[in-house]
Amino acid sequence: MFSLSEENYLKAIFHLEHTYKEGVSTNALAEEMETKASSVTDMVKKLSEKKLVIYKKYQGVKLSKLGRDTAIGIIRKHRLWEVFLVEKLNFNWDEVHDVAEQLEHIRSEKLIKELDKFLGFPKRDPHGDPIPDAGGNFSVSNKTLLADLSIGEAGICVGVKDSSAAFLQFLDKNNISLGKKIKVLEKEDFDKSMLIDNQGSNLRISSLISENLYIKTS
Amino acid sequence: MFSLSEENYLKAIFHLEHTYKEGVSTNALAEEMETKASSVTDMVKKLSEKKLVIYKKYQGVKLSKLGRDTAIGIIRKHRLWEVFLVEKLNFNWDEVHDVAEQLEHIRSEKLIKELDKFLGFPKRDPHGDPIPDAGGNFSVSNKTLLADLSIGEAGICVGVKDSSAAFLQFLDKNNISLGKKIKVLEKEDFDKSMLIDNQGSNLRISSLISENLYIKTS
DNA sequence: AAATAAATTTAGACAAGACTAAAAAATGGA
DNA sequence: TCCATTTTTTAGTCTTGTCTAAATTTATTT
Repeated sequence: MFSLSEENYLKAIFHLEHTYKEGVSTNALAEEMETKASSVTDMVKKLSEKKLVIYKKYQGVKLSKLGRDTAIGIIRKHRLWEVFLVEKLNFNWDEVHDVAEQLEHIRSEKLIKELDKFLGFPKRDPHGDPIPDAGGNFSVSNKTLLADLSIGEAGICVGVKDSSAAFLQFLDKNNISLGKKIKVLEKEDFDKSMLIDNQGSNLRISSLISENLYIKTS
Repeated sequence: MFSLSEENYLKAIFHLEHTYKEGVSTNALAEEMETKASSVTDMVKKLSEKKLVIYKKYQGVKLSKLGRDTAIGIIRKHRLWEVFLVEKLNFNWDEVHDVAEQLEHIRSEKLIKELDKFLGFPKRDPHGDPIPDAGGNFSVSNKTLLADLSIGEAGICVGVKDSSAAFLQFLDKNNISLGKKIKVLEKEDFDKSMLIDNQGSNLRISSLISENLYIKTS
């Protein structure tokens, strides 16, 4: 249907639309894709001709219905494969990204339908991100950043914003993982660090950590 | 490491080397790759520069050690994925080829090592073809074509030579599958057809069938 | 409202991998 | 052996996706 490159651009635009709601800028997309702005312009023109994006010169780019549906399909595949790698093939959550990045482009309706069934129709990937269902619907959940909790508040760790291997390994090292309960003991105004209770042990974490960890408080 | 195209050429050369032991001709490779002879010449030059094949103009092409090892690695991945699709994802043996053709190019040592383990280190794919182990060794087995059996001989069906969907579906329709016992009842010299006993029921098959079904007689 | 700076697009080039048409080498029959 | 046919290679072109450098548009500053 669409080329590997086109699919990767659609996915990148989808992710950037959360930040750039008025339209994703060429430079932002270039940075995300690790390429040059001129290359982005070329590709965006092509995506526009294929009705995958809405594009007007100098105005940034937005996904069309078709583009969004395609992007969601790729994200669905990516996240299902991540579950497979962790649940079935003993991958750690910091090892799955690059492989899933390849697997997400495999074209087969039946494959993804059966994989979903094989995995028991999972709702979230190993990083806590929601997996769109076959119709493209995400399960939404009320999650907040750990950084936004007040002193004394507690909640369950449900996801990560940054899913880089470095961050995930840091979490592993400090025994923080999805499903665990965290309570805010102190907050330091000066550097935004906080002291938390994680499974009974106290841990001081920087704002870089608290701003990348999602908590469900309800 | 190598491009998708390069990997596909290596695989094609590997398969053709069984027939063209003195060197795979440009035209044979073009037909296998469904491309033009001139494109083959271009690619073969590139593979030669990368030390993947031995090539002398007008002399055909052979795999080098590196080329053969690479090809075997791809075949290993292809066949392991086929087992996965059939054993875990409810694919029929006539549905796996195109998907495995895509999956075989996924790059990840860990993925294939863990997949192999997950599947219980299978020795054969769903068509009866041997799966090379991590060291690239095939398990060899003494199999003969059904066409070469004499009247009265019997054996176990262990593989197919032609693994096209059409042939596999024909076998399904006639209740022939790997592991089943077949006995030759009659052979017709004129058209090389034969009458066989398959699981108690008699079946007349053309030479096109008997020459594409492998039997173990030992 | 200029003038400068930043962002974006255009123009032209390149590599990979394919194609067509034409040239060159190998093969096989008389 | 020589000619005709087949096979293979070469030459030149095309598409995709990228790049650099230059031009253009938008944004910012004074």
